[in-house]
Amino acid sequence: MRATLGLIEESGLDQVTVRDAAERVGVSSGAPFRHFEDRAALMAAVAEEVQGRCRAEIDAELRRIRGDDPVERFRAMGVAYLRWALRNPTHFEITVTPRLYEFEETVALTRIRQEIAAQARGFLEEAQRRGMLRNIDLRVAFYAGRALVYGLARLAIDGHLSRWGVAKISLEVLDSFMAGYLHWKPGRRRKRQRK
Amino acid sequence: MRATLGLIEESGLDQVTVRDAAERVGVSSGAPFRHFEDRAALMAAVAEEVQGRCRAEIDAELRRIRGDDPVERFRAMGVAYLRWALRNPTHFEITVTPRLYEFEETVALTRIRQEIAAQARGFLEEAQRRGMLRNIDLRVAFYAGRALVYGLARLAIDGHLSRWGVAKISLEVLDSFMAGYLHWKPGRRRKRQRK
DNA sequence: ACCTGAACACCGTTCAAGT
DNA sequence: ACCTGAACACCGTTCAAGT
Repeated sequence: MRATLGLIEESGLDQVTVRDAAERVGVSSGAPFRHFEDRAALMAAVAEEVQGRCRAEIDAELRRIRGDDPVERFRAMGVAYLRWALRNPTHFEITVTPRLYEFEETVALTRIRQEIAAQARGFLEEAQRRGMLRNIDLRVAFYAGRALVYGLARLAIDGHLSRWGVAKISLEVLDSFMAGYLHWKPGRRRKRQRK
Repeated sequence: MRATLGLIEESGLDQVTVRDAAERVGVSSGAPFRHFEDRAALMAAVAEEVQGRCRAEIDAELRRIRGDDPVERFRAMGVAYLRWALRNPTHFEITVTPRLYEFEETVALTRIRQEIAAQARGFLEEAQRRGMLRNIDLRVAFYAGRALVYGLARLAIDGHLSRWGVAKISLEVLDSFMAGYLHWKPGRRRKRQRK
């Protein structure tokens, strides 16, 4: 798995070969199939590992937030997810690309992903309960946010944007969405002076 | 090309094989390479054809609009693009997936795509000139709309949504974005208020 | 318990030879 | 001008045989 992940990072998802991974570990071409049913299973295992890291980065970002503004937390999840995806394009790709393995068969991976989605949605629901959102269909709003972040990551990773400044403008777009669509105003608490 | 496109529609992008396509045309496995430099070139050619159809659907949708509301036109482009992508997932996929061929080398394809983007952006600019938009950074707003539509299509096509009702809710999200983010009101055709 | 290494089916791709 | 069909390199995958 480590070898596979290394190869993916170095050469991209499309170039990686079970044989190469085996060779990197110094083992024969058939050996991996004693540990993984097939190539898809290997990919799924790597994807799960990597999705776990994504989860960890989101958690880290959430931990940095003081106060209890659920919309701020919602935003933080988007920021962390987006940053993670842009910094680790191949990692993002392996977790979301269906051709590599069957989503339905990777229970753990799917669970992590659903937890992340549920958590983000939970923040939005809490915000609504507290009357912090404009009058809005929550299902639609959540979907919009999700599509926006996913689209930003995908546009960059699919190579539809000039490589420079993508991260910066992506975060700008996210904040523009937070302000313009959700009507969220950042509290003064999170302003930290920096020099 | 026709055979390739047929196979893609039937079995998906990942299953299609130059050999299969050749067989379908009743020709030997090496024959296609007399017409296309390699598999990538064949894919690029199919992608170009398909991107042209997308363009045509957008044009058709634009033609149905009366009046001259540029924001309505902007929306129509999004609607047409989204509908096209959701109805022809494999077509969408082949036009946007970088692993299949080099974007840089498919000049015609890239041009169509850029024209579409430029046209959409043009509508937004016109709207801004006419004072139909709230105070907004156009670059960011356009990027947001693009990411949203792309994200909606991608989420569905990558299989991250339950298959049912995807089209409906996607269009809801788009309209929610038009109203909630751009502050666009569908309004009557011959409205002209401007204060 | 784990690996080897030959084998198989399948691909993309090439190319001398055919029509 | 276009195609054939054998060949090559490369894959994923299997499996009898080894340690």
